[in-house]
Amino acid sequence: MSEQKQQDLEPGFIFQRVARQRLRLSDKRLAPYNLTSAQVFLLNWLLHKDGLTQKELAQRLTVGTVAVSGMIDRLESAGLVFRAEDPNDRRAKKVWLKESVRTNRALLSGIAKEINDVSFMGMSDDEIRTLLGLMDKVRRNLAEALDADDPSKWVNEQPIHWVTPASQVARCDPSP
Amino acid sequence: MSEQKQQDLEPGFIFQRVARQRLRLSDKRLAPYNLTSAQVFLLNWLLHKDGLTQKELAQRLTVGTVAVSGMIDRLESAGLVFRAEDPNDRRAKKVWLKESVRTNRALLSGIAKEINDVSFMGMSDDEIRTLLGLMDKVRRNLAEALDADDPSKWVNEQPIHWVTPASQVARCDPSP
DNA sequence: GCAATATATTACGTATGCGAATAATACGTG
DNA sequence: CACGTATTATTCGCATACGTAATATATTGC
Repeated sequence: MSEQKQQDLEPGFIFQRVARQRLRLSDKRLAPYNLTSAQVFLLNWLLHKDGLTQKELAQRLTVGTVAVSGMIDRLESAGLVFRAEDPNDRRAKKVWLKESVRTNRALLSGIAKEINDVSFMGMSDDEIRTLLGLMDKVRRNLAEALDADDPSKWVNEQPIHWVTPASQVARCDPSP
Repeated sequence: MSEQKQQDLEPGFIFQRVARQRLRLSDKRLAPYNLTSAQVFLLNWLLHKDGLTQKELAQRLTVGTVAVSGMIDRLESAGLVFRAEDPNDRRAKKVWLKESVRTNRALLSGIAKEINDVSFMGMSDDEIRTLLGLMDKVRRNLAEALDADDPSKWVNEQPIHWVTPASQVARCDPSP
């Protein structure tokens, strides 16, 4: 009887709301720097591995090449990245970070940390670990399901580890 | 040492990816019915409580009234809802479901169930309960943080319980 | 060399969301 | 009761994100 309460949780509602409110917070914090969350996601991948082609970026972001093209346009105008021809494939263009992004990396990671701190407030390290583990299982389930639906394979790789959740200290910096 | 792995999970990445891929799956399933996920979220609230004003819908969806106006426009053109003046407040308009939505409720809830089944594949009921409980904690944390930032209060209420996660049977239907 | 493929881009459309301004109505306070 | 303020919805303009289709260019397989 008292167990019923837990079942009132509606997965779709909760997942969407969490993601949305995190985006809201991010966008609010990023606005002074004229950045959007979507742009930071992309920069994030480049910090992980610079010089990806737009196609590779599209796979990692799980969006189409057209969307990436537009995003790169905006980031390039903002002076945050630049395109350069791929020497091995003259169809492709590789996208590189400009130095300013790397310089301000701590700023981005600080915002990410703030949002994680807010998200996980009042939760133990164990709970956070459990939550992220289960969420990652869900992520992999969905990736698999969409793989089956959609032949254009996503990249099943994880981006840079911006922020160590809560007080877990190990700063595992992939140092791109 | 072997514990390190768990820490590679990047919260922002996982939360966004899960929400996004669920939307992707939903939109794919809803496309034949000319519906989008965002529209179903709105219909969902109306199934929970019909005749909300647009302002009330905006609070529940945590979007602005302008966005709701547009969504209602589209839903009204599609013949799924209609506006009626609020007898108590002639500024306001209440939004009501047309019968067709209620008739096809099972269809919507079936799609939701499918997506939840995919999401939670291979997970025990306990794990699902734990996950949703922790995610709801995160949701409440974020709601609180955004409340502080933003004076336009969101509604801290949950929508209809579309689908019982996994094999948890108790069908707690709010019966709107 | 030529057909099929792959990469990026352009043009165009849709959905969503925001801010500012406007119109109509309600409310509260003197 | 009247007048200023607040609220509800709408319209307009703008930006982002994402998609399809068509195109240009380059690569690869045969």
